[in-house]
Amino acid sequence: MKVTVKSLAQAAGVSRGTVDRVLHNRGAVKEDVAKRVRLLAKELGYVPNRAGRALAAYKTPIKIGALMPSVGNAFYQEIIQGINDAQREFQDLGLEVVLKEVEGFEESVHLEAIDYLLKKGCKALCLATVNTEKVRDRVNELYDKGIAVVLLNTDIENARRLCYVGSDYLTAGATCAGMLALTRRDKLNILIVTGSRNLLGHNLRIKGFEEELKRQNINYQLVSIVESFDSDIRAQQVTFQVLKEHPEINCVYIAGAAVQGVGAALIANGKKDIFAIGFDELYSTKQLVSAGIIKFVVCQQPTRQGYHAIKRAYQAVAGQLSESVPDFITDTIIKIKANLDH
Amino acid sequence: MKVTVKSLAQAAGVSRGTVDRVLHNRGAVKEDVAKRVRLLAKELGYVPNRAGRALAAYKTPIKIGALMPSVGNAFYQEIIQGINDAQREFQDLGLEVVLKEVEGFEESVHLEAIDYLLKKGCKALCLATVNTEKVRDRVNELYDKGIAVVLLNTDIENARRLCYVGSDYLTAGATCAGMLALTRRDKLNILIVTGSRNLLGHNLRIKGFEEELKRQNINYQLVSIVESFDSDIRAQQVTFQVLKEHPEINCVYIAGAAVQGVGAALIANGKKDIFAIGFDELYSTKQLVSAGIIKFVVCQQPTRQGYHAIKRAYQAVAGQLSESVPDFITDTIIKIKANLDH
DNA sequence: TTGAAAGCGCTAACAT
DNA sequence: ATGTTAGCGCTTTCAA
Repeated sequence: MKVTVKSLAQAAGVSRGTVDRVLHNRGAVKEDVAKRVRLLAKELGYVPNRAGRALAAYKTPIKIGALMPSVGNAFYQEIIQGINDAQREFQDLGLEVVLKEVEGFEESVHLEAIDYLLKKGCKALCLATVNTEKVRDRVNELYDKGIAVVLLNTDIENARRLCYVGSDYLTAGATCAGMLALTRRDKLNILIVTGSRNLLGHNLRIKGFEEELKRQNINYQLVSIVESFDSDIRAQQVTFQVLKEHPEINCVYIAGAAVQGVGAALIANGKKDIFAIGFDELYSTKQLVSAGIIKFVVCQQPTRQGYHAIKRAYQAVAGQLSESVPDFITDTIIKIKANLDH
Repeated sequence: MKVTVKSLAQAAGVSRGTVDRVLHNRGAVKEDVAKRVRLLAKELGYVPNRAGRALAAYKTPIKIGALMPSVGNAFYQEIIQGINDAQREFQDLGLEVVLKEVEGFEESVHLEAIDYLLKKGCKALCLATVNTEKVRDRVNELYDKGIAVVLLNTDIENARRLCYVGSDYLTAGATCAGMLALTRRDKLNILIVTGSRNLLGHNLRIKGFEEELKRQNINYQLVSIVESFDSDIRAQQVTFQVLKEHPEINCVYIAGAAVQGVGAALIANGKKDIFAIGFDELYSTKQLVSAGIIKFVVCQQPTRQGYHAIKRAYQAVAGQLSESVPDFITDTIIKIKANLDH
């Protein structure tokens, strides 16, 4: 038998309004009445009906805020694509998305953006933000206030949140190493080009990579690690320089963005037998894989990430979610020339 | 401005009841009135609201039928998992799924199952069925009757349908060849173990495989093709036999199911340097990849297939879909030891 | 052939 | 502090 607000009210001997107040902590209800309703709701297994909810709250939409450091960054456009998909799908269920795009990873900019979203009246937030102490504190604070926070694409260590939606960077790194194990028998002299040593995701990709190399007993040497700060120009310069200084390098592992810059350096360098690996299926990386400059990229389904982050946040606000929400980890997808999307 | 049945009715100068009758071809409406309403609906861009629809039709659920040849076949269980996910998600929007599980791929059994689903009152069908003439005719007939038909996991050539939801078998085959190109330099003597030469998917996997081998100028020879009929026992026997007769074989391409049987033959054979490739991430194939008997499997996200097939069918019945619905092609995912799910 | 009205589950505004 | 009511968009039934 289906449990509705009406039947719950009947069972508890109160009105529907009171049930609503109890279930959503709005308005004042005597504690013992509230307790009785809550108990009954749990016992009878009450689950709110989205259709009814959506219809009733049609003119007070569920506002969900999203923070993206997407300005001038093609990768985040893919996530935004997924956010838009979710918005379209759930709009007739009362969803409204407020998207705040910022440039870069500066802490103060991100904190300001969060404030902006809250001021806009968002009931839940999807954040692709930085792993710093102040941001973590802010997130914890929001969480304690009852605002559902979904961390998107990059997690924050030890933050209280609804869930994380994104890739498993450790596995992604390990997968690159596993592919090397499958394809190469000779000794590997590796250059790592990372985005920034301060970015959690990049570091995990390196950690997973090295762990798997060791686990599989690969004969390798780490020649150098350089930072590109996700700038293509810098990546090209620094990569070109190191390749010249170390002609023994036969493998380049690009842990961050700026794949295109590294590709340019590889082309300029001209050596044919360098095995290069990178991440993410952007226009530029697809070109490089197609041309054989990079042998494969490991991808993380950014569009699905955006879509599911919004969906989770919506479900949380709509009361569809149970106590503990598992993280949503996207697949670690190896793209070689043959299975690249066109 | 949002277009509702009410506003449409107002604009057309008729009652809401009449608009409903026109939009759903129920009851009789004078042709010129009907035409006016239809035109206006298109002009104003009317899209039915799921929430309202669900609420009103609460006791007449949208029944969607699913046909799965899943009896005794672990792979289809994954698809069913996705079907259940969709059912759970859309149940409070009025969805009800009728699942018909059958054994094997016999045409008459499948035709009977389709009849069963229709008799149950299904408004739309998701079919994982066989590519035969009679089934195609039946599907075409249903489609013309206005029943939304989603072909799931395997397409039917030249059938009229809402859309296909499943993997791109050609790309999947090509991906296996691409991985060989990446990993092997020596001459390949290949044994192909297919499920059945009558199954479209298996044939496409072989076609894509060979095309890509040629495209990449791989030095290879096709030693033999054998059929397992997706039986592990038969697969083991026939594979073991061929491997003994052809000790030069150094690559086994398993295009169908029965991966476990082939794995057993490889273990029994004992030769260490055979490079084996298969499809799909089942318990048995994961074991084989973990153990290194199979180097990788190419996967097709069966759970997503089940989920999206139901979702599409639901959306079609709920009137959310526009004229032409694109196919939903799942990713072609290479799973090596490092990115295998645990 | 068409119109009018009730009601699905929920929330917000109003009334007590 | 609690109850009552109207109405969201749609379908269905009853009435005309």
